[in-house]
Amino acid sequence: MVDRKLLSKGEMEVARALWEIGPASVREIHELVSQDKAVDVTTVQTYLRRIEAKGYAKSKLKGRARIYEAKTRAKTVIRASVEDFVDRLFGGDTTPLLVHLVEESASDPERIAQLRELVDSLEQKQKTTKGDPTKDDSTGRKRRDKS
Amino acid sequence: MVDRKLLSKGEMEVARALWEIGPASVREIHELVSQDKAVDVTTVQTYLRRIEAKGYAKSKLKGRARIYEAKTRAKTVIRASVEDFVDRLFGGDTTPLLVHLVEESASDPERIAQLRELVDSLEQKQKTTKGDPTKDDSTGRKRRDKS
DNA sequence: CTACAACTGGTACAAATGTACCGCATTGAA
DNA sequence: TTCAATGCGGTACATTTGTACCAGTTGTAG
Repeated sequence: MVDRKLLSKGEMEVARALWEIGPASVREIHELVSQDKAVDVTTVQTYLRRIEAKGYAKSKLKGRARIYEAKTRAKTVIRASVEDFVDRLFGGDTTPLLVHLVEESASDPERIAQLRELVDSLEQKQKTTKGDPTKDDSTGRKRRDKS
Repeated sequence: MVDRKLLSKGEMEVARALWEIGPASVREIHELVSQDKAVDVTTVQTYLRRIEAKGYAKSKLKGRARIYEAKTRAKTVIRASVEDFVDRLFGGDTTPLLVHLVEESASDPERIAQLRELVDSLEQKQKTTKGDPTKDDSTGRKRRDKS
């Protein structure tokens, strides 16, 4: 199931917490999420159920508490989300987003430096390595197609 | 109303078409959108109505046809969307997204070059100009707050 | 003058989302 | 043993979103 349904915004926030703390109970996850925004614990529970239903997490009862655990790496989910986002907003071309982000940090010298560093290391890697080391399914992103 | 409700995914696609062709009738916009995905003209109409309701477009009857026109620049909407997206996915820090995007293009030399160019020009601008010329409300992005 | 084609505005409606209450079981404490 | 706290599963429900049908109006070709 590579193509499961994407996580919604709210689900995503809970998923982030899940990735952050690793296997945890609803309560623990709720505590983490709560640091950012007030939300009922049962709401978090619902999100966790939906996240699991969508196949991004699994859970098992450990004693009386149900422990949730991410099933998909953040990276993978993020890639899919970004791709979807870019599709909607820029018709699939990531360039505008990249440019946008870079421009946003235009006024922050530190950021620019950081960026330069990133690009540098990329060029480096490009020179030394052939196949990119991120393995996984790095499709070069082609074009929309999921109706 | 700086803080109007964000556009949904579907609305966004229609909005993009609207920005692209400028003031146009439902039919024209529909034609453009249709190039990318099959959707009924009335669906597009509904989206346009909702986009207008959310304050991102205005329309006026011109003869028997209603002409829709964007009221907000793409840039502004994009900024808000990206911000929201980054909030959800990375807790407000754009760095991970930037890194992600850059890494995604790691295997594409052209892209890297392009990126380098971008960074270069940025450094340049940074050296010469003081206040960034994008004016508008370039908030440094603080934190969520729209419940 | 008439039939059609082009448009509009109203309305519909299922699915997804955001958010949460409630009752029941378990368990530690009194 | 009884009670309160804790956690779960079920269920609810208003909105938002995606998608579209339909009926009414009007310009236009005959």
